[in-house]
Amino acid sequence: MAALNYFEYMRDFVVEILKDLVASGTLPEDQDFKQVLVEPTRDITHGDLATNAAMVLANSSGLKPQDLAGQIVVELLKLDCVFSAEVAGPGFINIVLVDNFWHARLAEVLEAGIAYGGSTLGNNRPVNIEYVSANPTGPMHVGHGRGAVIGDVLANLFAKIGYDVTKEYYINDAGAQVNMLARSLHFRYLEVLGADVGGIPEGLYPGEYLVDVGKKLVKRDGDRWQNEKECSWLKPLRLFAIDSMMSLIREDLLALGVVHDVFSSERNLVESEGVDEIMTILEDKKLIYEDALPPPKGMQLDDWEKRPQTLFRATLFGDDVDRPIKKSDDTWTYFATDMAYHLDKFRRGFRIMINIWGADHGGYIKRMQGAVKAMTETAGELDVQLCQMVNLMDNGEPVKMSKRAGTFVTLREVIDKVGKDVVRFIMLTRKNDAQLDFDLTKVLEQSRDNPVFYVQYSHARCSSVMRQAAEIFKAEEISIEALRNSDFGYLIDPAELALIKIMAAWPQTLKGAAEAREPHRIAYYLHDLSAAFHALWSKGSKENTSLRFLSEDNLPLTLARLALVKALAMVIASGLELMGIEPVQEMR
RNA sequence: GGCCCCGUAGCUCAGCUGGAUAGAGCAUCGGUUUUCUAAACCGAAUGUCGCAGGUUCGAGUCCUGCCGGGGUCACCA
Repeated sequence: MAALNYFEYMRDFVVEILKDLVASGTLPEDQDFKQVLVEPTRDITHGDLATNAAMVLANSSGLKPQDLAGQIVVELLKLDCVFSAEVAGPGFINIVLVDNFWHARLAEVLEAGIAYGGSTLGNNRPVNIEYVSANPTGPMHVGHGRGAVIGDVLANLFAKIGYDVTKEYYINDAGAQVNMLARSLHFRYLEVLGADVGGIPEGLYPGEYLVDVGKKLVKRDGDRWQNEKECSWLKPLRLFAIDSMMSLIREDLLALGVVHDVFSSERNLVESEGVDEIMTILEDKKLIYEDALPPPKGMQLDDWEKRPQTLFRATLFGDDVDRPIKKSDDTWTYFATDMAYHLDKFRRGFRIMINIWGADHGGYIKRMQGAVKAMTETAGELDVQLCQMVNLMDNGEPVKMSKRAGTFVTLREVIDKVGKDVVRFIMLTRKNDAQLDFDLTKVLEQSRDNPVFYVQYSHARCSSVMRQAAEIFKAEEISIEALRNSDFGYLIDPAELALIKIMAAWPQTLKGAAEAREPHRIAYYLHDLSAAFHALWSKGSKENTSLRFLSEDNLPLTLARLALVKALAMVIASGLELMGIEPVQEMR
């Protein structure tokens, strides 16, 4: 059973009331209630919920917003779940719900456990989320890690609200760069065999990581490529290098807890003539022509040459210029193969496609969306989420990185240093289109300003209470089943209810985060939830010892509070699971 | 020069698709521990939401134009 989204629940009541007002002639016919919202109040002193219904509809009814609001309030007060409702400000209606209502939400949490907040909103519709897709030419850097986490958590989000999610990685294993990789490997290979190659030439990949690959190649093939011409070794070395890089990347992703469902190969597409087919389709639609592009306006390009190219009419779909799909050597551009790739996704049944790209690819969004529109007759929707740079810091100082100087810090090194869970959490502490500072020292600090610690600490405190409870009660007395049947009527302190209210907002938090494609909201939600719990904890520990979770002289009360603590642990665990993070039982 | 992103407290950032008196953390000042983890909590102080217009009952949020920072701009992927 899906948990109650109480905003929608209350909105239904409000709309019912409005319909009655239409029926009674207070409101004119043909009302559009789309703009009527039931939202959380920004200020808790205003109540639990607020609706703008009166303000939205006052104009058409000829009533003053406050007067219309007054009539709605009368009806709202008849509802069992409404404790109070009053007109405020320009015509808002502030609503406070009865404690009972919140207690019922607590029961829902305990019933659903870690699955709480999940739903079937997605109706099992297929969603394809493509992320990471790092070029197989070397190890991943920290920026790739950010895209990996954002994509992964977004995938979890969509799965949680009932979509059929496919997590996909596109391997750029065609084109010039993988030939460069093969040549770079050949140098390393010769080195391993004892030749003095005098360093890796400019333009090739100088990274040390290819030395190991060279060794493995010697182990497999001996010296058979040593004196061969490039045309004979290029293809086998390219394959060997790509395979090696991809297994390296997959190992690193696994270390980050990221596992893709599908790996698609660009080379496969090209070789299976999927790209040629695109040409046919687009030519039929008269979207392909030959011409030379004008140079970009206002830019100094001394070496600009007029060059006739095969172009796609991207401007018809909102792009700024038409885009080339063939290079002068007659091979496909990246754009052309990417079009074929997205048509392939569409044909596999995906109407919703989400790509996570680095911000440096921002200029490709319009043309790719245009291409998808053109190929799918607008039936396919491509959404691209850009993620900004990660600035690696150490104790407040930027970490200087240079590939050439060998001071390049890889994603794997960061994971090994601070742990996968910390990396995953920190990557979600900013919205994805803002730059992110990742401080290797600060993320391990145990203090309030480290959100990873702060959230984990609240979960650990829950565990601590349950451990203490096990000293007082028999196991079956504090089973989840038993806690569910405890008397929630004991939970009446504002701090306790505040905690339940935040828990009850989990379902709509999930929905909102998925729809806005903003996984960072999960991290912020967990932080807020933890803050409410730490506050309650401290309130009980000194201000008012009667608020302590465990009081041996009132066991029914204690059971109700244990139910609250247990439920909280479940919601935190639910959120952390979504983020791919293991909740801790104690801090050390 | 074109396009995209960003500009919110001294610093780092939220702001839930247009709601009420714009919020957290850090830093500053003051307080809380015989008792479930003080690795925490409570309180005080902090604003021209880059600037100027516009849209409307209502704008940090939407539209236009500027200013500042970053990214990107044909035969790389």
